[in-house]
Amino acid sequence: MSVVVRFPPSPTGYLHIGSARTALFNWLYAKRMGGKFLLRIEDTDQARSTPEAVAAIFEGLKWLELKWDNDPVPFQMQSQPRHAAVADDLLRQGKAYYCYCSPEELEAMREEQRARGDMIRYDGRWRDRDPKEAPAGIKPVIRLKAPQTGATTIHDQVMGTITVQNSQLDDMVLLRSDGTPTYMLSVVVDDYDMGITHVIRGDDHLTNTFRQVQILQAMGWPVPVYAHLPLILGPDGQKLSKRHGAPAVSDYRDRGYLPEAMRNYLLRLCWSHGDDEIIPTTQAIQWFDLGHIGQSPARFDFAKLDSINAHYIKHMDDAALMEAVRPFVQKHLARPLSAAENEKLLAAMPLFKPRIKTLVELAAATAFLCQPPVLDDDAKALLTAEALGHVAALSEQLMTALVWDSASLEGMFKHYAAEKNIKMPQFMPALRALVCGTPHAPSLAALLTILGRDESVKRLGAHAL
RNA sequence: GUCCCCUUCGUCUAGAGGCCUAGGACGCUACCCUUUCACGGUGAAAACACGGGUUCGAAUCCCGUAGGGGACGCCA
Repeated sequence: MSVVVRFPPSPTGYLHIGSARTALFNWLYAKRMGGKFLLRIEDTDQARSTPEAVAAIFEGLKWLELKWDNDPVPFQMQSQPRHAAVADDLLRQGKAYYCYCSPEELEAMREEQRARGDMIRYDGRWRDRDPKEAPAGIKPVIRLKAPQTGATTIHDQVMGTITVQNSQLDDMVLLRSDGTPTYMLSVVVDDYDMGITHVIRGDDHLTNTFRQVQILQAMGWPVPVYAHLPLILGPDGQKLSKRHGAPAVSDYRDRGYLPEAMRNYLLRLCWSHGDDEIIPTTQAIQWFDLGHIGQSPARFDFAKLDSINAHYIKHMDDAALMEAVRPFVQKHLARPLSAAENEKLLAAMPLFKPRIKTLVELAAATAFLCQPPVLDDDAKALLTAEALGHVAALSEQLMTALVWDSASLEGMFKHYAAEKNIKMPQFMPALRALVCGTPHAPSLAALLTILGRDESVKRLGAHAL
């Protein structure tokens, strides 16, 4: 049997990073097994669903390069009639019933249960009652006539075999009084209709699973394989939220993380392959399995994400990296890049890519190649009278240098130091400060080569008085 | 409150009864390299939540305690 998995987000906001991890695991499993990865928009909560949120889901998945295999993507609202038909079917079979409780009546019931310290659950008061006794003016809901004795067991691929006594579960609502299906009904029906074989989702759905299995059993449908992933927590161990700064997938894109690095980091949260840390996606597809998913929640660690991102940037092809960083540079400069600037930056990629962690940092670190540097305080502090004297002397030499390449310039600096019988640190930091605007930069000779003679001399001359 | 799940260095994790003097990675830290900052290299510190069992032997199996998380909606 071929594997079919799905990712069913509800469009009520941004695409959460935890959801993205769930999407990734589903996608990897489909790839690994040669199966299908289906997307479905769960928009049955019409009050909270928005087109913007739908767009954010598509965008987020595209950015992460997780392609879904079904286009057009189904929206759950479209199959509402089908869901209602299933509820009716259960009603006819005597496996479901009308409940005429008003919301107020239910609230009163729960309040009483709370007061007594009982379990909070629907007590089945309409389960065996004659619908003829229905009060006027109340539109009923349809509830599942769930088994009251025995137990329901699931064999979760991550959490193991779990059993819950049916007495713990109540008769859940299948169809609301306005005729729309609840989440419990619609997931089960849609998963069945789409031929889903494996349900891989967040741990927060674990207890829902027992209810869903009861619906499946009532309909006589096969139970899919379940795998519940532990949640991703914030750095403080609490639920990951806006408080932690970056709950949305788009936040990571904007902060200059690479999609491949995100996939690698997210993969290593709750999943492992021995001691391997750097796992490119092509490799992950060959290794991924349900058996090595951990059972405990993981905290999000930005420092580790940074280090993985740095690794992928360092090993990225220069041209591809230039493409990736261009929007960030343009944003930093607040203007488009000229062809000449593009060339300069491309040439600078090998110099900068081992030293930064994100595309945002890369853009900031290379901006001085495209505009005159503004000297920061650390840079200014290096401009002592003595150092500036050397700068003036070197400026002269640079103007008349016969060859303008990295090795020659390097030689010139060394020769100058030897000639004057001084150390490189006595003048190099000042040169660097004037050219780059900061004391921290790659090899100066290489930078001057990229910058060109005119611009280099101009920057030195402007201050070397 | 009830039910369910979880618990190895600060963090992510390896670990399927003897290979564990508990390994790796990030972070932290010391040193080396060095024209600065990085990169890189070599080291250091750092964990089996606690208490009982089972066993010749337990991080690994069982029970309890504590802590954390999740679920208890006509939300998904």
